Amino acid sequence: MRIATWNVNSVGARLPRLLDWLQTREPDVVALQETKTNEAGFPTAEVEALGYSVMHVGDGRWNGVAVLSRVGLEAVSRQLPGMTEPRYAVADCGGLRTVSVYVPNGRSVDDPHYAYKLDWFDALRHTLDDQDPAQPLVIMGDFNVARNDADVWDIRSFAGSTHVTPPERAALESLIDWGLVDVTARPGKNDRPFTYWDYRAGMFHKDLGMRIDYVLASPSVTVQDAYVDREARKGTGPSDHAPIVVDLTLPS
DNA sequence: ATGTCCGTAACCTACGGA
Repeated sequence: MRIATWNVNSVGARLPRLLDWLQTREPDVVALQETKTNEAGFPTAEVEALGYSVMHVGDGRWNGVAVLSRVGLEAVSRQLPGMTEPRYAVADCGGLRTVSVYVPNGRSVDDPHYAYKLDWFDALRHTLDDQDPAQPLVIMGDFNVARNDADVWDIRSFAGSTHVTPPERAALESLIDWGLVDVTARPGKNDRPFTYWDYRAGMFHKDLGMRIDYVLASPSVTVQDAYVDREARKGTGPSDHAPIVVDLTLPS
């Protein structure tokens, strides 16, 4: 099974590239984030025409997540308990419980949105309280946290910034500590498996990026291969995030 | 290293958010 996660930064603006990418990469299950549209605005017909079932939640503004699957899709949850924003969608896809998450950005450490981000993480962690560790599960998406100093281009540039603070990292770590594996992408042309580069200042071309998107997999998922699809960040009209593509096998 | 891009609301440009 091939799975992928991608923050598309508007599924409307990204539609031609998304459809091309689905056809060339042929993932079985896809988690999308930051669709920036509502139910009516999601390009369901275009995606279904490529053989995918679609689950999407969004209110049309700065959030929205989806799960696409061509190996069956049964919706499990559309809302993270206690949180109203559409940043969480869960579906069972061909034996794999698939969670698409778009963790709040946090904005700045003195902003209420930062506390909201930590609360959101806490709520996400609590969903694992009832989770069977033996069930094949992936939680993937934009976590808006760089797990280690090496996951940003220069940690000195992040003094006082969100995405690298100990509380944020502890929140991400608590998910992993439950028993999930941080699926590591193989090195590409560059050693650092960044998934996000700011649009500004030629950051992508200088490879000044951040690893803030993750695939977290439960132990019964066997990973065959994983890579950051940098090609999707190149050319005309890319998202500011690149997808992570993972080939895996599930227990029979 | 705040230099771009996105959607919105309202217009032919400014703004919030990332």
